[in-house]
Amino acid sequence: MQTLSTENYLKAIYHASQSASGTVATTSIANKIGAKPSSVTDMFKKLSEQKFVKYEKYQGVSLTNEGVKTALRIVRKHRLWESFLVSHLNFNWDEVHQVAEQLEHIQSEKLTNELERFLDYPTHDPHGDPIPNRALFMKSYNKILLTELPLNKEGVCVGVKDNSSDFLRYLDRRQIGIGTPILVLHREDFDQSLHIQAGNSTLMITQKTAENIYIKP
Amino acid sequence: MQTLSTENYLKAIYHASQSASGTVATTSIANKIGAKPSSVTDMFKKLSEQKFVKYEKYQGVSLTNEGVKTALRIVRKHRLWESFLVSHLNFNWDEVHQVAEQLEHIQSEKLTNELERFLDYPTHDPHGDPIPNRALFMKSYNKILLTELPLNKEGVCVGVKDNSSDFLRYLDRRQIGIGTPILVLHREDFDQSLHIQAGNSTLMITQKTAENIYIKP
DNA sequence: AATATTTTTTAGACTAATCTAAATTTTATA
DNA sequence: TATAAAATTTAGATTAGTCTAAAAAATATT
Repeated sequence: MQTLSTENYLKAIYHASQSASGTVATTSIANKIGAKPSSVTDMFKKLSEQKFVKYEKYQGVSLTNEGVKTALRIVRKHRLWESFLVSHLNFNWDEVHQVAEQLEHIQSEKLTNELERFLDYPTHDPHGDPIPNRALFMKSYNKILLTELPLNKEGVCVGVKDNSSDFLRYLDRRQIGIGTPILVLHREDFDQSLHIQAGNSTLMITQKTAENIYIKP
Repeated sequence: MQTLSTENYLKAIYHASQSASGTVATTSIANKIGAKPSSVTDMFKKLSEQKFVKYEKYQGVSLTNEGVKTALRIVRKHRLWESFLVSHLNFNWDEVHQVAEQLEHIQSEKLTNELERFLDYPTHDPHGDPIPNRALFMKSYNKILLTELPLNKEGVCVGVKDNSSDFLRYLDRRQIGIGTPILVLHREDFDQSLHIQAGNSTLMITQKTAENIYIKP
């Protein structure tokens, strides 16, 4: 049985090891969790004793199989709850994260599985992230960043990299969401800004924005 | 802002002060919470500093207005979640308590209010207990114990006093639930057991059972 | 390669919530 | 009403998770 704190660490380590290469550094977790590196070291030792991570002094941690499974169980709950909040409780995609951070710790297999059934086995959450199924398996379609979409090639927005409210509300204002068809009309060499067609409107977006939008070509 | 522990204490004090007379004793809370009386004393002091209870050494506690409000907010969430679990997630009325004990601590006014709307503003939970509305107001219809129902007078089961799984499953087996019409056919003087008509079937129940069933005459 | 910088760990302390054991107060009983 | 029993509180200890400050190791720079 895990505590709230260990669950948060395992989730943070899981996400960090997705983007980076296997092992995860103390400071990177400290930043994510909002704790001091010394606290993180303490927790690494604890998680290591519990066989959730492999830890070597000064070498960072990597999740064991058990650690990955535990993290995925939390990710599964988080994304199912986010889906529920948006589909049935009138939450917007930029409002769900904070509440899902709490709901993901509720312990009840029946609850999770029934919620999944009630939502009709969704495969992706409101931000386009894949939802692990009961066997903790998920497949994310191969997606690219909008920066990589060739000129005049049709694509569809399937997710975002940055999940912050600020970014999501910015996309709302530009009428870009999951499922929006996107076409790159022009790429400005000077600053890498893009002229795109998003749905019915044409607009200009910065490189930074394009780097945070996932596209299925 | 309260911690999980203080919320549990406030809820326990609220429930205890409903049945008893205003002030609540240390031991009674210790039993409910599953803690030692010394721990309860510590918490009483803390809650008193935070103005949630009035506490006098050796004299027990009573909730302040703020304490009642906080407790009712938790009761509201608990009962809304129980309703959701039964109406949409295939939980039985004897399975909901443990999960609702966790869900009741989720902090999000929007979540609570949207859940209430989604459920279409239920007034009672699956055990017949009244759900406080947004203004924390609830009205429980005047109900009596089955032991007090006169012979041959129609009544309807509107709730239970004992919420334990054992009792609720026992009622399931006897096909007694919220809404079941009940008629007392005979009261045995010897042991106060009852012959009743419940729905379409007649059956015998003990005094102890009858003492835990609420009836609207 | 030697030194400076950054990262990580250790050591020791703090807080919230709990416990046990002993002391005190209240309540019940003879 | 004096004494016994029960309830409550105090004192001191424990655990999980955190912190700061200092020490140690790894990495980067000259």
